[in-house]
Amino acid sequence: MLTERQLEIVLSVVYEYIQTGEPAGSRTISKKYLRGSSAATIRNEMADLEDMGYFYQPHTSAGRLPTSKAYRLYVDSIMQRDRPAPAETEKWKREIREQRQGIDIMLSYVSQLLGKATNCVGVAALSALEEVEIQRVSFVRLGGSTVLLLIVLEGGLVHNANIQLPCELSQDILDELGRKISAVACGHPWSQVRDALFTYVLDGLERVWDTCREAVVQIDAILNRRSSRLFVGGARHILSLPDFQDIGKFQTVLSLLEQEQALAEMVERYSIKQGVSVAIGDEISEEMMKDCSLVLVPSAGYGRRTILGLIGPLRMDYEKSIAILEAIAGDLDDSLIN
Amino acid sequence: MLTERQLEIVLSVVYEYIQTGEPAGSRTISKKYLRGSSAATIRNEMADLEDMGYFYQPHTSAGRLPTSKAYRLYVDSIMQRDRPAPAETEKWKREIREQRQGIDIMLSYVSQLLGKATNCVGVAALSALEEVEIQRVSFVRLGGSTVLLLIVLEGGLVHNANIQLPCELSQDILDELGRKISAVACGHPWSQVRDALFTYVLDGLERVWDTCREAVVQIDAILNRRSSRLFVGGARHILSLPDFQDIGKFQTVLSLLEQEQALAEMVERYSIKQGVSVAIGDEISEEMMKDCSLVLVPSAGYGRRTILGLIGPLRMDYEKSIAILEAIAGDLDDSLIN
DNA sequence: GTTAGCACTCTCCTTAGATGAGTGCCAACT
DNA sequence: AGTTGGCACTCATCTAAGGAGAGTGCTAAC
Repeated sequence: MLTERQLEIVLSVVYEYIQTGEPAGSRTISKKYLRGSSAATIRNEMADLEDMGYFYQPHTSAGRLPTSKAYRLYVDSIMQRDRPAPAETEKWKREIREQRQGIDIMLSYVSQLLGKATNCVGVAALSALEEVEIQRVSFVRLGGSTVLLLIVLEGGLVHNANIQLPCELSQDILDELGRKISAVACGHPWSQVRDALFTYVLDGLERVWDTCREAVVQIDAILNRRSSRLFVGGARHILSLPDFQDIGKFQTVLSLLEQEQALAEMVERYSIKQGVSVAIGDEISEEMMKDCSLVLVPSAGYGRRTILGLIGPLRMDYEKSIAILEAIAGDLDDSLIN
Repeated sequence: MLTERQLEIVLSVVYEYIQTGEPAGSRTISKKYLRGSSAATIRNEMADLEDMGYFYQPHTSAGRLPTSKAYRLYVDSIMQRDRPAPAETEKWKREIREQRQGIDIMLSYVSQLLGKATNCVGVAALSALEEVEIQRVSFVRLGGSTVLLLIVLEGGLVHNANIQLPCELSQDILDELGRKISAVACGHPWSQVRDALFTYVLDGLERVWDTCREAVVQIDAILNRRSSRLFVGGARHILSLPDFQDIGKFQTVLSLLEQEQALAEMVERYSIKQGVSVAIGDEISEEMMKDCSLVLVPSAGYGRRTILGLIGPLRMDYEKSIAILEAIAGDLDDSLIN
């Protein structure tokens, strides 16, 4: 549907705009990218391409700006090519390896690193935690009928929540309860043991069956409610970009960044099983992202539940960003397996 | 050293600037605040006050802007007065009470609430955690010699970190170790039991004494390294303020907000034992805060270790902000004691 | 010590003209 | 039919100039 030349023009306009930040005119494209065709020819093609929805003009006498349809073409063409790993890969790997104090600290660090390296907002998410193996469940009495529920997942990710049980239990009974649940759940993801535990009669705890059942209900609630964890880092970097000099645009993005839940859902929705996925501007259902692109890559770390991502301007340097994202995702794999 | 009238002028200029955001001129002050004196008189006084360091002029023919010295006077005068509790207090209390899932969730919510209510950045910090009573210490084997250390503090605040022990221990021995340490530490703050545990010989664990000792060292390291926890919320709000239309200023603040450690130290440094403390612009040693004020109030919740705060522009509405901050700090006290 | 008056300064807004990048279209060329 | 050069036209951006307005500093009189 697009001729070879038209495709070249679209890619050139996107590339030129990403590089310079200025709308690209027919003359520029003719001189810098398609020496064989004159500006007038390019001009005619560009008018056609505008009709086809690849470009738009901020005003009549300006050059063309790419629409998300054009970015899509550009990104797809990039994805075909091989990307050389960035030179800093080894350095990053070393730095990440130093963050050994725990998954959360490491992912928080990674999100910041991503932000710094790409001048975008870095995101690191753990998703579908109900699919991660459970390491231990325990309960700590806080006072009254309030109990702290601790769920340790494989790799040392800790979930905790204060819950209310229908009656007061002593710490001994709570320990017993924790042991029994752990015995069943340990080594399996919650989704597998969930049903078993709901019907499981806890030997020796028949007296407090109601309360035990409530505890299981609460575990389920927590793993469903907060089945992902999200880290965002380096929002300051995109403020330097010309694209976000408009305060309103940045405010929109910042509002989204402050909604952990919405962000986590978005990340999960647009990531794919394997490899890099890119969602561009109005391809994203979140209205707030209409001036941004979202680049995501799952990393093999943490039972394949880690997703790294970038949120940046439409005209981000996709090639560089994707290369960096892939490199850091690779570093993370190694670190988390350890 | 300041005459009654000079004081009035300083306070009027600050007040006027806070309300309008425009530099205040002698005529305005004369007409709106000091009807008894003519503009010319005010003008003379203002020139003196400028020499004394209370005002400065953005340019010769503009009105006067308050320096931090003037804001200081204004804030001090406000602190004398009674502040009526905001009408929303009850509503906030109810909303906070709904966040029962844990301390972290509650404080995160409170920081966002603070931000929304005041149009500043809300901050909620837990400080000096080595002074909070320990509820339980336990260890979970993650694989190899990597162990997850879990410290539960009074009220359900969880610290966790992956640590490396010099040799591999079975989960049973780790449980034993956790039990023994808990037995000593439970009910006391770390600072009190720290020394005892360092010299304590753990009965029945003599074989692995080195490893046990290392575990204690790690607990100490964690409670020292991360002896505070910080939540920041609502940064988006200050973007609407005219004071932060200048992207550079906002970027400076955002950079600071993204440095949890530095922020936590600052909060601890400028908060006082009891009551509201206000640090204004260059009174704060952090260069990045030179265009901001920091308002802090300790709340009685969580063993008096909770500090709530606001980061906003120099010309924030101190009276309103402080009233809101105090009200929400009060709400929190009740909620955390429960 | 206080006040009115006045000259002066400096920002901000508006207007107008010049500049330049880029387009759309037409006629001529291959 | 596709391509090209030429040309009129549009529109944002830049600059300069003039006027309005706010506010000051200073002086002389009260």
